[in-house]
Amino acid sequence: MEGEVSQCRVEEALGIVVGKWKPVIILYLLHEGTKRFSELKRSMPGITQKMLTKQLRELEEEDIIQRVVYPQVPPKVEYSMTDYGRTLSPILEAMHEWGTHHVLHKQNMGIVEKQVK
Amino acid sequence: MEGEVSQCRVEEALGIVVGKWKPVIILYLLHEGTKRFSELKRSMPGITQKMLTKQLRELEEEDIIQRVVYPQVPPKVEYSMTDYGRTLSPILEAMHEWGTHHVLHKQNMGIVEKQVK
DNA sequence: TGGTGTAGTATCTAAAAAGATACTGTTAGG
DNA sequence: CCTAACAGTATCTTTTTAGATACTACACCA
Repeated sequence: MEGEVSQCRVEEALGIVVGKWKPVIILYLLHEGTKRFSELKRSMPGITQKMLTKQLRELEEEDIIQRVVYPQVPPKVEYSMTDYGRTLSPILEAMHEWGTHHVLHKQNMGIVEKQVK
Repeated sequence: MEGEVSQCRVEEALGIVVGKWKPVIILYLLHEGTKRFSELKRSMPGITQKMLTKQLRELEEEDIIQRVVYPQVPPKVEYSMTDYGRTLSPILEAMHEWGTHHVLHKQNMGIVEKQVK
């Protein structure tokens, strides 16, 4: 009742999307559809297999992505967004857009500082 | 050109909003307007002064919040959102709303699992 | 027979984020 | 003179996150 911040559900959404790789994975699957493990890995230079596996497992756990294993050798595993996962799209796109503006905003602030000095 | 994820600006927005306390601070200032340090601290039970100071400085650095010092004793320092900071509002609100649904979604998945077992 | 591609594990290490605790200076009030 | 309120700093430790590296099984191909 008295100015206390409670029941902040931002963390719920944030927890799913944060990390160096999760937003990249989600945006990639949103835009490119179904992809297999090796394709994901190739599209993210710098990520280790361990990291990729971990991120994918966590997203699967939260019902954001779907993992389909084909029982064949060499193995084939496909990943795609769930319908539920796709509901994250507006948030991700909004952040992407805001981020793009923010880069410019920081540049402008830099110029202003220099002029004032 | 070939399925590589580049120029992902989500991180820019994410970097500003992540952390255990930043979303709480931002939503509080968005909803309650100008607040002083002690009011912020009181509204966030569990945060240490060091943490609060650090988060506020980082948000100020990014031009999300404004810090006004009144030269008096005992000191008085007021924090409020900048116009620019307020542009984060739709993202935060969207995440809050999504998070609220997500809590329910997880509950439903839990029930389904139990029924299947 | 040896190498390649696939989708991973298993260990260990480094770096980043968060938390605990103690400390500062100033002034008003009792 | 002692204490509380305010808005912080300064150190130190713990926890979390990320990265490096090496390893697995199996089939196909030359």
